Amino acid sequence: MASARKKSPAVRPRNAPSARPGPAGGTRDANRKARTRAIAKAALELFLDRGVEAVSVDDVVRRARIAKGSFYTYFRDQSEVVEALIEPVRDAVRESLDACDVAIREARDYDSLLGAYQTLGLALSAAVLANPDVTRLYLQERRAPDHGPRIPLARLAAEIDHRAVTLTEAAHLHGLLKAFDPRVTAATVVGAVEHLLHRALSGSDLGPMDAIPEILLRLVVDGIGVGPTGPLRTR
Amino acid sequence: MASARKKSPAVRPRNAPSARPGPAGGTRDANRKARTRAIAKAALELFLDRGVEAVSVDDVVRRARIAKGSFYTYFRDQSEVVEALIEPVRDAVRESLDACDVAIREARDYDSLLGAYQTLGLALSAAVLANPDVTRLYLQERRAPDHGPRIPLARLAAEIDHRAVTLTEAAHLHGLLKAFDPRVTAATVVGAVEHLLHRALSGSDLGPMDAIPEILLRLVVDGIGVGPTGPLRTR
DNA sequence: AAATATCATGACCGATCAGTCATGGTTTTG
DNA sequence: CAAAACCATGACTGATCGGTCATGATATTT
Repeated sequence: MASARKKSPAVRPRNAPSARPGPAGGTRDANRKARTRAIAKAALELFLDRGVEAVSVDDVVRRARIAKGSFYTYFRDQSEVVEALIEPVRDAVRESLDACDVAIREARDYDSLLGAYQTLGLALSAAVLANPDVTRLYLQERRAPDHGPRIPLARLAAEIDHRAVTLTEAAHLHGLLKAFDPRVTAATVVGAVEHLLHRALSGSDLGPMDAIPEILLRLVVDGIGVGPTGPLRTR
Repeated sequence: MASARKKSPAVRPRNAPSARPGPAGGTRDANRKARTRAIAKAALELFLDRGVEAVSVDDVVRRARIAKGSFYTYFRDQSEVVEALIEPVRDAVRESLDACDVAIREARDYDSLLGAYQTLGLALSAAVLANPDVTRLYLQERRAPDHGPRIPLARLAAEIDHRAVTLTEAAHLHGLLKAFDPRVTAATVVGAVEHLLHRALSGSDLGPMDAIPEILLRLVVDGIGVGPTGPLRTR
């Protein structure tokens, strides 16, 4: 009940004992989709409310109003539910980052670089807004040790941290940023953006929502030195 | 064994059935302290390795090599261990923030403000360096839902977020910062600092450690507009 | 040294855990 | 419509959970 209105997460059934019957519009197929979604939805709500590690399979099936055996028809264990939940968002994020990588690698001036960042920001915003609850889950569990059912989340966090460094290094090579260590710059920006996002998605009042991107952009631009005044402006 | 060399956490026994015998130098007193420290040490290591929610009391007593009953002699439950672990750090952080609050409230020019921030930075650094593992625990569990044994950590995180806003508002009132919403500015800075710190404490290579504070200071100063050029410089 | 208070210990309890499986109902296939 | 494949169900198992408690050992007090 704590969770607000939301789309059912987009997840798919997993096993195929020997080709499933009535693939397309069949009753079976519809039921499978419905159950998978019910499990994912119940799990996501519980994860957000108590944290992944505190949720048992019994909790999930109780909330989803299905039998325990059915859970194991669709998922091997809790970690596979987590995996299924984040998959679509992770894919979208990867594509956005790949595209930004290319754009930055090709950038030769300030405008191209800023454009690449803006495009990335837009693509990531779209992915986040399409899946706010999954994003909240990621932000909540982001620093989990990689043990147990939270392994997929920890791995995604590591991937994002790493890609952020790569991205910053690329911009750095062009001499478009201040001469700070890209690893530090990247961690700073990721930390700032994610914390802001987490608070916004968790219902903290941060003032007018539409002002946030602008403020954030200004902070980053002034802070790390993307700007027409050029890199290395040492005051 | 995952955890590096470290001080035993400073924690104290809790109950006092009717005044403890031989308070000062007694054998009893020494045993009590030793056991309490053993429990806290074992728990902290496990918490960092697997996450608080994934650690059972049995895990803790097995690692601390004590009987289960002894655990309950010193702690009511897991959440009290968490509470005991973070208490000293929380107290230090509170004092530093209180002092900074006063300093900022009294600041009337740029130098006083920057000095207040520098003093705060130093005090917090000292607290962190004195308790790196507890700090890692806080950063790791910072966004936990406030259910179960992680409640003290979630509350501390909320307190820090709130105090950061208060601090920023005070500086803001003096017109010493850019005209951004203090709630956004505060969340940005907290997010950046904490993420950087988490990565540093978790063993990520961020380049020369002693360069980080300088970079961070520059990012914050340029980003949020603390500086002799004055507030509201709208480019 | 005897009496007393404190304390460590691990067996024990009922609840809950993850995961399995025999049963019976339902959909698809031929 | 009959045979076959699929699948929902919830009882069941053995392990583990948080928490308690009777027992015996140890330190303190008198």
